[in-house]
Amino acid sequence: MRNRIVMLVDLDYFFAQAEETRNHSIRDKPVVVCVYSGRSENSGAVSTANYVARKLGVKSGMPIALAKRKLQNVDAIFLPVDEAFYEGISSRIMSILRDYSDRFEQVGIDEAYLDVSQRTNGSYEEAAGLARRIKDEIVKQHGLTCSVGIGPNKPIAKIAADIKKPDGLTVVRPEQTVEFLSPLPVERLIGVGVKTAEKMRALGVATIGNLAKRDVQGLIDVFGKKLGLYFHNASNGIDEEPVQEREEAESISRISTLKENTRDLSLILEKTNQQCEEIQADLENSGLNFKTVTVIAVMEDLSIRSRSRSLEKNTNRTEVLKGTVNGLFGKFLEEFNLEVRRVGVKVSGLAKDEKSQKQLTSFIKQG
DNA sequence: GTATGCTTTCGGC
DNA sequence: TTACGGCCGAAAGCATAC
Repeated sequence: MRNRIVMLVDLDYFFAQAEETRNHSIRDKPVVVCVYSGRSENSGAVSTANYVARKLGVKSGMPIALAKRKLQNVDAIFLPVDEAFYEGISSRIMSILRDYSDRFEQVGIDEAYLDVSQRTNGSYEEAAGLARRIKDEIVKQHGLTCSVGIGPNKPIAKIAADIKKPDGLTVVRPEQTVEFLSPLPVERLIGVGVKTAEKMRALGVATIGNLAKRDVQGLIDVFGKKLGLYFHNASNGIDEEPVQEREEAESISRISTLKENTRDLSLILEKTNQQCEEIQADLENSGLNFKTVTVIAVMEDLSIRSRSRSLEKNTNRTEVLKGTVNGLFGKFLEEFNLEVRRVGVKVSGLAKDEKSQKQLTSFIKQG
């Protein structure tokens, strides 16, 4: 088979840029999009900031009060997140991207992989041209810039897109993959987290190039067959994971901040019951049921704890969800002595209602 | 022994 | 000087199954 060409399109500082498109007058100012928790005026965190704000030290996840401090002497714009607005822009851009691809895979609200092997006849030259047309069209239609990475597979396309931001376009041809990957730290590889990176560092492996030189068997001995093989291949620029539409979400969750820190179970359940009902509505809309229930608590010291329970079989019953959450949180409070700041509920092990019905029916018939 | 699944934590955006 | 979201999938680490 000829060259596979994968493109990763990443919308730049998406929420803040979306805000810029509906109010051009803020473009040259620091723009900070925030999640306000409602506790006090500035309680909450920064979701995204534009590059003007980033240059002044504002980062995603930072407390709003700290961002304000960093921007106290400048004319900065602080805005609350407007997810419905961003979702609308995202879905229109995603359908543009889908039209430009042979195969398409959206990742999150602002990123997508495009397999463009066929329509470019395996030509990186053509792929780069296609990327420019895509960038032009997104600017024309929606006034947004994006950063694009092009490579022979998903990991390389993703890493390439990170090389130049914002408004970047980075092409890594198959014959360049080794020199491209070699100097990069292992953490850039998808699947290498802090712990794995530490393990690798202990083996004297700091860069992807170091990793590529290790023998496969040694990696398999340390990381197991699956991961060992993956590290060996990916570090050598090889990855066969196809670009394909994602299935249904794997989990649905809600988390929110309490008015005050508490250890009062009934106050907690008041909040989690609301969350259960919202999750229930989502489940009904998508015809899904769940296997596992998780409760999440962010303590007063901001440490995060969770407890989960898998049910014997999938269900979509609200009473089961609320009851399980109740039980988990009751036990949880016995285990920890800190006050709780934020609470959340998550369901996972999702399955289609109809499908499980059919399976159940045929199982009963067989029996 | 490896694969798989479950629970908990981590980290990106 | 402190300050602190919401949601997701990935990773880690262990238990159990095969």
